[in-house]
Order: sequence, then C-alpha cells, then structure tokens
Amino acid sequence: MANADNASTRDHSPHDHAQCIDDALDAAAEICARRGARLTPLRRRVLELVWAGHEAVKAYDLLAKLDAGAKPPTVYRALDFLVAHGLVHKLESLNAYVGCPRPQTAHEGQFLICDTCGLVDEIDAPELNSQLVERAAIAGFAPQRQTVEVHGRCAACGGSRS
Amino acid sequence: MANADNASTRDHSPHDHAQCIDDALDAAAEICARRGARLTPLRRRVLELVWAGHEAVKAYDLLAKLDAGAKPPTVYRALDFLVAHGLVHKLESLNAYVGCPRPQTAHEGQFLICDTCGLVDEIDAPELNSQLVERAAIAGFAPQRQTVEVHGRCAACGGSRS
DNA sequence: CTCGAAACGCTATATCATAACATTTAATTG
DNA sequence: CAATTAAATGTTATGATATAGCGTTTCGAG
Repeated sequence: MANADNASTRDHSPHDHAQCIDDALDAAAEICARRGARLTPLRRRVLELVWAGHEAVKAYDLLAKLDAGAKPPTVYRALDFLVAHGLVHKLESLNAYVGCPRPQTAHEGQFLICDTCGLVDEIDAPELNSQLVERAAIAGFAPQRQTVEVHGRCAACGGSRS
Repeated sequence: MANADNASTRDHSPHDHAQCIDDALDAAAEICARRGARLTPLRRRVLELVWAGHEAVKAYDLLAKLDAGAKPPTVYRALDFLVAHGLVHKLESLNAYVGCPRPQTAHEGQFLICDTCGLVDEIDAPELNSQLVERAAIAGFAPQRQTVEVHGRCAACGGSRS
C-alpha cells in the first residue's frame, strides 16, 4: 500500500518529476537570494542535473553531462556550493550526491537507499536525531555533523511488501 | 570527568593499549576458528596495524607499514576479510577503517568521531538501531546495512566539558 | 600425495577528489 | 561609468582511494 502521504519524501510512483525539478530550482533561487549567495548558471545547471531523478548521482557523471571539456574542479566546486547551502546532500556510503527535498530548513540528512533500484529517500526523523545527540552527550561528545544512511530494499523493490 | 565505566568503548585516557591489541587479536583468532575462517599472518598483521590506536586508519597508511613492496590489493583484500567478519568497520565518511571492540556479536557500527584528535568511539545504541529500523518500516523499506557516523568533538577535546 | 579452493603477488587501470594558478565575470565604490 | 577588487570559473597537474584480472603459492580435504 503505497501512500503518498506517509513520511517519505518520494517513492518511485509515477509523478510529475518536472515539477520536482522546478520546485528544487525555485527553492534554490529563493534561498540563495535570501542569503546573497549566487546561484550561477553553472550551479543551477548542476543542481538541475542532480535532480534528474530521485537517485544518487556521481560527480563524474554530472561532469559528463556538462558541456564537453568540463574538468573535475568545475563540478566539485559547484557541488561544494550546493552542499554548503543545503541544496544537495552528499551520500558518504556511495560517494554520490542527491538533491535535498527540504532545503528551506537546515538539517542533516537521513537516508534510505535502495540497493536494487537506486532510489534515495530522505527521511525526516527528528526523534532519531535527538537520540543520537543524547547518546553522544552521555559520552561527553559534542556532535557537529552526522551521517545516517540505511541501505536495503525499498517498498517497490520488495522491501516490506511488494 | 572521564569515566571508564560509561557506555563508551574507550576514551583517550591512558590505558594499557597493548592489552587492547591483544584482546582484539585473541577475539579474532577465536571467532575465525569458530567459523572455519583463516586468520592468516597477513590478515592478522593488518588487524594489528588497524589496532595501533583508537583512531581511524587509511588503507594506504596500512600499506606503507606492511613490508615494502606491498600493493593495494593486498591490504584491501585483508580489510575486506576483516570487515566481512566484523573485526573491523569501515568509516564511510572518512574512507578509513577502525577496529571493532565487540566483534563477538554481529552488529552495525555506530560511531562518534572526534574531528580534533581523531578518536573513534564505537557506541552501542540498540534503541537507535531499532528506531531506524522502525522508521524504515514506515516507508516499507527493508534495511540491510546502516551507516551511522557522528562527527564532532570528544570530551577530552572540549566536547561537553573539558 | 594429489587435487581443488583459497589466498596472495603483481600489473594495470578505474574512480574519486583537490592543489595551484591563470583568466573571466560580476559587484562595489569612488 | 570607470577603476578596483572579490568571486567564480577554466585549466593543468596530481593526489588519493579502490578494483579488475590473471598468474602463482599455500593449504586443507580426500
């Protein structure tokens, strides 16, 4: 029973993905404007490419889709900017990137990554977050950044049901 | 107030680290024997090198410490074995490796990583784990592997106190 | 002792990422 | 609006991480 209203950002159900891209670009423009950050054509283009789907994207794949002749620093710099502004998250366990569906509010991403179809679902689990912080505090540890990535099978690929 | 009895595996307090290494090697030997897995001299040596401290270790640093002339596949294969048997964990956010202090029981690691001194503290937070699983279930997602890595400052480096 | 599987050595190459410096573009300000 | 300067981008080179593929050695099973 797929349910578009559950807490997931997105599943692989058919949807108007052009809308996802538009939303992401619009949100990015607004956020950058508000902060005085420059969403240059290059950065905008990279963001658009990252949002080609709801899957993780590799830096060199982006590179290949930019005008021929683009060099690695070009794409890495754009990604650095996008990550710094929370428009894109880096998935450490994949060395890949994914668009952030809720860039308006600063947050660490927590991800469900389907190893079968590649879908990346960013979940919003504040209770998880606070448990992690609390748990760290017990050890006298001051958290600054967290990586939470769960690999497995999404619902569409036969996760809990089929 | 460092306290050796808190839930952390280890802090940077002075301790008999030779004992840590011995324990790890003994545990590894027993586990491998029980499973019919071969803890060869090379694998044992790599495990020992990983346990040089409670910090994350890079594959190429290990390589440099092996007999001159060792090639990358040598160390990566040893690490693959150690990781597969839960004797070592890979830290995805660092592309580095750390010895597992509790290899007897299969588990996913959850780590507090001090960006100041490099200390890696593997915590055991089953409640965190089950929350993650539960949260995944809501999305119909079947978890198979998780990466939980928190970066920040450990107590000794001025995390919660000094 | 022989055989077959596992481990290891080795070469080459793929993949991921950044340092350093030159050039261009854009915002600032006089 | 021209001069100045800071930010962004282009470019070359290289560093860092990781694996494919194949030949050789080691080791346990029969």
